[in-house]
Amino acid sequence: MTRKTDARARAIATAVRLFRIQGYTATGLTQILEESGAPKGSFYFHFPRGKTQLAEEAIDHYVEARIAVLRNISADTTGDALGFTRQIFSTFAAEMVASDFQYGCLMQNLANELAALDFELTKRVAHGFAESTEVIADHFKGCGFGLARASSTAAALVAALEGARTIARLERTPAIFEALADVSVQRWAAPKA
Amino acid sequence: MTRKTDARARAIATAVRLFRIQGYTATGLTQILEESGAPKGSFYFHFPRGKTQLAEEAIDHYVEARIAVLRNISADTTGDALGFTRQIFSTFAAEMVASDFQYGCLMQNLANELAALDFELTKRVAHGFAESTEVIADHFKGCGFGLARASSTAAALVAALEGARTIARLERTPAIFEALADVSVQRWAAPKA
DNA sequence: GCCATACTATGGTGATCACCATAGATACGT
DNA sequence: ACGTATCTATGGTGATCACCATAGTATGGC
Repeated sequence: MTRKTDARARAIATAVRLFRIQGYTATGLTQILEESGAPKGSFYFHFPRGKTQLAEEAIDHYVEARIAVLRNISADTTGDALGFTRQIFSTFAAEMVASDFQYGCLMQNLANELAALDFELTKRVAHGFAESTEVIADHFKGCGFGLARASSTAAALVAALEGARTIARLERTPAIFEALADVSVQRWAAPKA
Repeated sequence: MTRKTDARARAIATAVRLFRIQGYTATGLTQILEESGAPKGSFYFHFPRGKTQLAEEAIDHYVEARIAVLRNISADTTGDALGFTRQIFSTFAAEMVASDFQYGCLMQNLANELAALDFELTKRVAHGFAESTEVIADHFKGCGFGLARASSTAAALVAALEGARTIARLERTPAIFEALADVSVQRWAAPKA
C-alpha cells in the first residue's frame, strides 16, 4: 500500500502549476508528464479516471494551500479587520510578483472553463470559493462585524482578490492590489459602519 | 468592396459568444463555423490570419460594446458616484441572469489564457481593461473625486466586477453583485473621504 | 524462492486541432 | 457579355488530443 515513487505527487504539482499558468483545456497530459519527469507509462495506473481525476486532486491541493494561507493571516491579525485585509492583499500581491505574474488562481481558471468540467470538478471549485469566503467571514465576525456584514464583506473581498489577479497578470504590476487595499481598508473594513 | 454576405459578422458574433462561455483554447474553429452557420470553405478568405485574427476582431467588438454600456450608465448618473456604482453592478448582474450565468467576460477569459495568446491579442485585452477603467475614473472625477482617488476607485471597481463574474457563474446567483454593491456603495464611492 | 503488488515501456486507437491548396460558384460594374 | 472581386466546396495536411491494451520490470512480504 505504501508509495514507492513520487511520480504521482510530481504529476499533481506540475498540473497545479500548468493549470494556473495556461488553464485546464490548454494544458495537455503530455506536457504535464514531460515537465514533471513522471513516466508516461504509468499515468493511468496512478490516475485511472484520467485528466479529470488529476484535476480533482490538483484543485484539492490548491484549495488546501490557499485555506492554510488565509488561516495563517487570520491568526496573525486577530481582531484587526484592517490589518487582516491589508495583509491578504499584500500576500497575494507578493505571490504574483514572485512568480513574475505568470500564475493565476486555479479555482478562477477552472471556473472560467466550466463548460469543459464535469459535475464533480465544478463542485470542488465552488467548494473552494465557499471555504475561502467562510474563513474570511469568520475573521470579520471575530472583529465584531455583524453576521450579514461579515459575510458580504468577505464575499466582496474574495471577488476583488480574483479580479485583481486577472488584472495584475495583464499589467504585470501589483498596482491593482495596492489600489484595492487603499480603497478597501479605508472604506470596507472600517471598524464602524 | 461592399460585403455580400454576413458570414463574416456571424462568425465574429459566434466567436464572442463561445469564447465567453468556453474560453479561447477550448473553442474550436469548427464549432464556431457550425454554430454560426458560416461556411467552412471561406473562413480563411475572411480571416487570412486564422483564429488569431478572429479573436482580435471578437475582442474589439466586445470591448466596444462594453465601453458603450459604461458610457451610457455614466451619462445616466452624472455627478452621482453612488448611483453610478450601483447601476454598474445591477446592469452586470442582470446580464448574467439573462444568460443564465453562462457568459463570462471575454477580456477576463483571454487574460487567463495569456500563454496561448500572441502579443497583439494580449495588447488588445490590456487596452480593453485600461479603457474600461478610464471611463469609470472619468465619471468619478466628474463627481468631485481627486485624481488619485478616482483612479484607484475605478481600478478597484473593475477588478471587483471581474471577480464577481467568476463567482456568479459558479454560484449561479447574482448574490455576489449585491454584496459588492452594498459594500461598495456604502464605503467606496461615498461622496466624502 | 515465490507471488502479489506497485510501477513502467511500447505502440498504438480514433478524434480533433488549426490550416491550406485547388477549384468552382456567384454577383457586380461597366 | 465579360472581367473582376467576393465568396464557397472539397479534400486534404501533419500535429496533437485523451486514452488504452499489452507486456514487462521492480520490490516488498512470507
